[in-house]
Amino acid sequence: MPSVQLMSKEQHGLGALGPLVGYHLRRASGAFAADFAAAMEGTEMRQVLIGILAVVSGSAGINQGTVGRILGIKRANMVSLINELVERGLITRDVDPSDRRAFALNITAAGSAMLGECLSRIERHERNMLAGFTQLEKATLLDLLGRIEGREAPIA
Amino acid sequence: MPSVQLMSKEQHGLGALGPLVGYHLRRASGAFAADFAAAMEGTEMRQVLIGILAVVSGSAGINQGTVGRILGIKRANMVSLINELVERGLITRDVDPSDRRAFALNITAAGSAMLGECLSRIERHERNMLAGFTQLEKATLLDLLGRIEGREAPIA
DNA sequence: TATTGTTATACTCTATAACTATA
DNA sequence: TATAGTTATAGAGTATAACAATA
Repeated sequence: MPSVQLMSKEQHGLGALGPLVGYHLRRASGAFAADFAAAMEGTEMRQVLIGILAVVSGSAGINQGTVGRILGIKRANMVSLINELVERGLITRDVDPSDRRAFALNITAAGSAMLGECLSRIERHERNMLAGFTQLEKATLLDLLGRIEGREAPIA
Repeated sequence: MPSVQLMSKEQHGLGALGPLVGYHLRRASGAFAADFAAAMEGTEMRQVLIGILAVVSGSAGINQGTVGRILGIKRANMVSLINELVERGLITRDVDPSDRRAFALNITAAGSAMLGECLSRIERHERNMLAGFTQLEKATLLDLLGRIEGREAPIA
């Protein structure tokens, strides 16, 4: 007689998708993204923009390309994102004196305030999405996800 | 002296993003998606198309809208996806005699063959992405992701 | 009146290729 | 020659609103 075992529960109509980690990763990520967007309503901020703001905030004077590499954003796609943040007065972009090809990014006071507001909303959003999770479960999830992220291809 | 404890390890330059589940979910999902796309090279198949094929394969005669609801795809976006699969001869679309507004979908022999080929590639892709994961870890991940998916807003 | 599918449309994210200016 | 940033462009995913046919 089998003891308690882990069953790959066949979900409602998913067929062969049921046991696929990739599929559930996609759906869970989508669910998070939708709730995230709702939580940011009125700020005109999106996931990527907040990501950039957080990285720049943590590393004053960091280069545009470095930010992209950290966040997995391609050089070409960084341009308009940085433009957006500069135009909104949330970061500054100055020629890096030590390498005149590069830009040094810094967060402004308005940017810090915006980041603070967003992080506070994100805190609620994460509590919301992870309701019922123990601290251990959350830490386990972060660990497992971290091990998957490592497989990502390098950014061009 | 503290015993072994779970640290929210500060990753390389991520700043405030480090401890956010949503951020890591996004990155892990992206890593999976990139490897998935590479694994499907030559099949001209994408995640969504395979999802639809898998659902239709598991429920012969299912309606277009029902498939969308199961997979979290909006009605409006289903149209061109179904067109694509019909035009490629992978599924058939016939008026449902019991509800003449609806379409009954069925997988064709070519569709079954394609689905089989894709699932076999996906199996390798998942093994690849989850290398180093124990069965228990994989099952834990599926469980945790499943609990998050539940929070998703209903499809319009 | 509600639902199925459709069309049209728009925004974001992601990707590639070719360019410039510096190194 | 390699790298930082730019421009242009294209594909895919996702969203809303308005419509026709049927229930």
